[in-house]
This record gives sequence, structure tokens and C-alpha cells, in this order.
Amino acid sequence: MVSLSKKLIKTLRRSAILIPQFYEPKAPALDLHEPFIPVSKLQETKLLEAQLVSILDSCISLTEIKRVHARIIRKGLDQCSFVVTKLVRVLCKLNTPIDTYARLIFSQVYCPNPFLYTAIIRGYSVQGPLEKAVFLYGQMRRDDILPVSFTFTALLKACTGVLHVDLGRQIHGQSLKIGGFVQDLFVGNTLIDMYVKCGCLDFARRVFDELPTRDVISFTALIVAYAKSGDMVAASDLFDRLPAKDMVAWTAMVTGFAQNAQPKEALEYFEKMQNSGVNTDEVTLSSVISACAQLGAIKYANWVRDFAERSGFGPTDNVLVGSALIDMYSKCGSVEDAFKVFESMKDRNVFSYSSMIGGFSMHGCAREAIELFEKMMKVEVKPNKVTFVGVLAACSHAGLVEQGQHFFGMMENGCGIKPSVDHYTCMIDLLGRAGRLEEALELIQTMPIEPNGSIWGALLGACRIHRNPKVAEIAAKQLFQLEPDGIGNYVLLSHIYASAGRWEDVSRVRKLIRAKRLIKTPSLSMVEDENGGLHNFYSDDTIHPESKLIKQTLQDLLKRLKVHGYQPILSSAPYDVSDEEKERILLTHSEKLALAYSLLTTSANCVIRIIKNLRICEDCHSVMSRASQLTSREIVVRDNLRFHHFRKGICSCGDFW
DNA sequence: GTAGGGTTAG
Repeated sequence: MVSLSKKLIKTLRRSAILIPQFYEPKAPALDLHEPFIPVSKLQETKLLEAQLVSILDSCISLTEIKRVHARIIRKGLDQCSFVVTKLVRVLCKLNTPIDTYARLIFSQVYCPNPFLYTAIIRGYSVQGPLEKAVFLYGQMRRDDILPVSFTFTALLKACTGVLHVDLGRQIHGQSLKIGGFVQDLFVGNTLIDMYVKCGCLDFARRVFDELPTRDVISFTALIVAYAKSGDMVAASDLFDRLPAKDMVAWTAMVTGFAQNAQPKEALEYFEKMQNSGVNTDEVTLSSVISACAQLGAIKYANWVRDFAERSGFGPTDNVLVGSALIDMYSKCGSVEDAFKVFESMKDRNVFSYSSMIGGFSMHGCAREAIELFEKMMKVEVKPNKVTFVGVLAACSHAGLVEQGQHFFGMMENGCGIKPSVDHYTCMIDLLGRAGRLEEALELIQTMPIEPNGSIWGALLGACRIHRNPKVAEIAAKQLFQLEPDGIGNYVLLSHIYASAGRWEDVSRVRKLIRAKRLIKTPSLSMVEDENGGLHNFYSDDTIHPESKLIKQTLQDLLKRLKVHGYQPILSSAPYDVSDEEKERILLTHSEKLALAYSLLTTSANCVIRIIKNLRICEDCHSVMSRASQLTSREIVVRDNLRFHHFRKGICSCGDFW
């Protein structure tokens, strides 16, 4: 027997040339008298293998692969796991169905090694079905072949894809049982990711804590998980412990804050990220842009847009940044700028279209939203569930009931999208706003989904517009059960009672609020000055240094408006007090203070942009509208629902909101 | 082979 060096044994194993004492052939039986291949021949074969692998790597079509496969057979290397594994991997990369070709090649190899098994397992993991990947794993174990760490990462990734946490746990168990794989950083990180994506944060944390070493990927996976669960304290804590923070880790923090409605913190972290010398890419920027969208300030909007352009991620060439910018400009009150971005983009995807349709919708441009939706269908960008929310909301705000019903019908039949509770909410809103409250109630009772708080909330909102305490009571009863601490619902019901003059019921609801110790969300209006500074106004605000002057300006304005026919809408003060007192209360509304401040401090050609945290009341709406005419100023108010553009006495919402 | 992304109604 020839004695082989360890290195040579390794080479032989790697190239899987069938040597009797290392491999147990199944069929056909090898001729044991066959002489060993001389070393020079081995080197030649190894060279040929490397050559074929390299050719396979550059294959971009199935025809090419088939040609190389024929060559592999001609050269007698069809039993070489090294080459065949590459062949299978390339087939998977081109997304050729495993069962049609790769599986056949695999079945013709007498002694597949763990890498070849893993290549097939990975193929099934990517393409599905998961069962076949697991079956292959079982076969591998029955053949007594030890898996490699990549076998586990492939299987775990497949479990992550279909959120099959039970199977994932079994594979976790296997990796522990077979020997130390869980300590492999790749397997450990994939396990963390699997548990995170399946919503088992505790398990993910346990794997993280038990890992002998952790890298930036382990940290980031967990940071993202905490951020997604809304726990930015835990996320920050981990981030602080992370010694080497890279772009992805920083981005995870910026995104976390942006997704948890902490836009200022998101921007702070972005600044720190830049100061630490880490690069920025399109993903970072998309989150920064989302944070700016939440701030709603044009100053930040323009700053981030310039920044994106300067860093080479301008909206023209970058669909991710472009789509985020469309949404941002819409939310900052400039649907015109949003549309400019949309038009400048070279490529548009479903995000770009959905953001633009949503932008038109929140600005009351129903016709534009519908036209864009129809154009989208023509250019073959498939709408998704969010697109439909946008287009249905557009119909709703414009009172286009039949058109909305048509689009709703299209969802399942034309686009294969099952309407979700969000879409039913849009339909309830559509019918409710149009005054068809009974129909809306009937839809709730007959729809195939269990109604949630949004559904009843939409109905209650419609009852406020149409002053219908009867239906409101039905909606409120459900809402108080589903959202017992939702202060807005109690307030809304009390307003509905107030507008019907049912003061006893009003006081009953107020008592309920007190008994539950709920605190009313204070009304807050923000306004941007010409330097981009933001000023906050609460109702009846006396904190602002210019408070007296602001109040005086407001009173002067209202006096002038009254000359032109303005009558205070007293029902907007839902209290059982005298008309004089109601008028005084109306004067304290935060958006009126913000308006007066802007009139006082900004130049005549400057658009006044006000952001309010609650819905604008009818009286303020009327004042804004008339003030836009009297002062020849353009006023944009963003309330918690949508935008109102007041120009020359007319609002873009058509007084229908 | 493992980590980060934009759009959602009352």
C-alpha cells in the first residue's frame, strides 16, 4: 500500500477521486485491482478541475452549462464532487428548477460529499419546497455524511423564508447534537436571524449570549430585532457595546429611530455616523429621508435632497432614494416637488408609484391619483396592497364611491390581492364620508374579516362628519372594547353628542374619560419660519415670547374676516357654554395661533406651512380659507389625516375631510 | 454562506 501524505489525502478527498480505502462506492463496484493514479496525473486532473470550475463560474445560460456538463462527462469528471458541486451551484444561481437537472446530476454521483449534498439542500432552500431540503438532509445523515456549517445556514435560511420556527428549532438542535456547529459564527448569526424574523426575540438573544465570539453581524441582527419591537433602549444599549460599528450597524440605528417615530434621534445618529467617518449609502439615506418626512419641515427636506445628490444617490438614478423623496415631499406639503422627483426618475417601481399615488391622495388630488394608478397598470408595474390603500383613500377623500368600489373589486379579480382589513377600512371610510352610514355598517357586518379598531374608527369618524349619534354609539361601543385607552374615540363621541346638543351624554363620556384616567392629547401646531426654525404652539398658548402680539394679530385678522362675512362656527367648541365663551375658546386653537405668528413674521410671498397633530376643526378650516383670500397668502395645513391647501379662499379638500 | 431600506386607512 502506498503511504499518502495528509495533504495529499485532503486533496484527494476534495477532488473526490474515488480511492477505495477512503470511499465506500455503492454502485457500480470499483475494480479494486485498478492501479492508483500517479501523482503527476493527479496534478493534471486538479488543473482541469480548476479550469472547469472557473468556466462554470462564468456561465450565464443553461445552454452554456449543458455544454460544460458534456465536457465534464467527456473528461471523466462526472464523479468529481468538487466539479459537480460547482455545476449544481451555478444551476441554482440561474434559478433552474432543482428537480429538472441538478437533482439528476446529483443522483448520478455514487458518493456525494457533504458539499454536493449541501448545494442541493441550498437549492431547495432557495427555491422550495422546504420539505425536500429537509429530506435531503435526512438522506445525508442516513448516508452517514457529516454536514458542514453551510448545510445548517442553508436550512435555517429556508426556515426563515417561510417563518417555520419549529423546524428551525429542530435544526438548531441538530447543529448542537452533531457537534459544535452552533459555535460557528455563520451558523450562530443565521440562527439569530431566524429567531428574529420568526419573532422569537428571546431565543435570538439566548443564541447571541451563548456565542463564544460575536461579530458586528451578530450585534446588528439583534439591534434590528430590538428596533423592530420598538425597544430602542435595548437597541442603543447593544449598539454602545459594539466595538467596531460599520455602515450597516449605524444604518440599523438610524432606521430604528425613524421607524419608531423618533425622527430627531434618527438625524442625530446620522450626524454621529458621519462624524465617525463611516460611509453612507442609499439604504442609510432612505431612512434619513423617512425621518425628514416625519419632521415635515421643508428645510430638512431640501437639505437631505442636496445631500443625496452630492453623495451620488440622486433620485434620477436611484429608485430607492427617489421613492423615499416622493413620500417626503408629499408629507412636507409639496406634492408639486414630489411629482417633480417622480418625473425625474429613470426607473420607477411599485414603491415609487405607491408613494406618488399616496401623495396625491393625501393632498386631495384624486384625479391625479387615479390617472397615475391607471398609467401604472399600463406600464406593467404590478400594484400591491399599499397602492390600493392609496387609490382607495383618494376616491374616499373626493367622494368617488362608485370608482372606489370598482378599484376594490379589481383587487382580487384583476390583481390577485386579497383585500385586507386596511382596504375594508378604506371602504368604510368611502361609504361613511359619502354619508352612506347604514351601508358602511352593513359592510362591516358582512365582510369576511373580523373588524378591528380602524374599521369602527372610520365609521365613528364618518358619524362625526354627518352628525349621526345613533350609528356613532354602535361604533363607539365596539371601539371602547377594542381600544379601551384610545382617548381620541371618547373625544370624538363627545363631540358627536355635543353637535347634537346632547349635553348630558357629553358629560357622561367626559366622566368616563376621567374615570379611566385618560389624558387628552394636547393640540399642537408647528410652523416653520423663513429660516427653517420650527415654532410650537399649544392651544391657548401664552408661553411664546410674542404671545400678546400674536393674540392681537389674530383678533385683528378675525375682525377683518368678519367684515367679509366670516361667522365663527360655534359647534367647533363642543362645550355647553355661552356663545361668547365658545367664540373665545375658538380663538385659542393652536393652528390659529400658528397662522397669526406666520402672518406676523413671514414675508408676503412665503407659503405658510402649519403642521397640526390633531384634526383641524371646521372653524379653523373656515378661517384659514378666508385668510388665504384676504391676505393673498398660500396656506398649507397638515393635520393628522391629510393636507389642506388654501389658495384664494378655496381648499384643496373641497371642504370634504 | 451570516446583519441595514423606501409606500398603509379612522
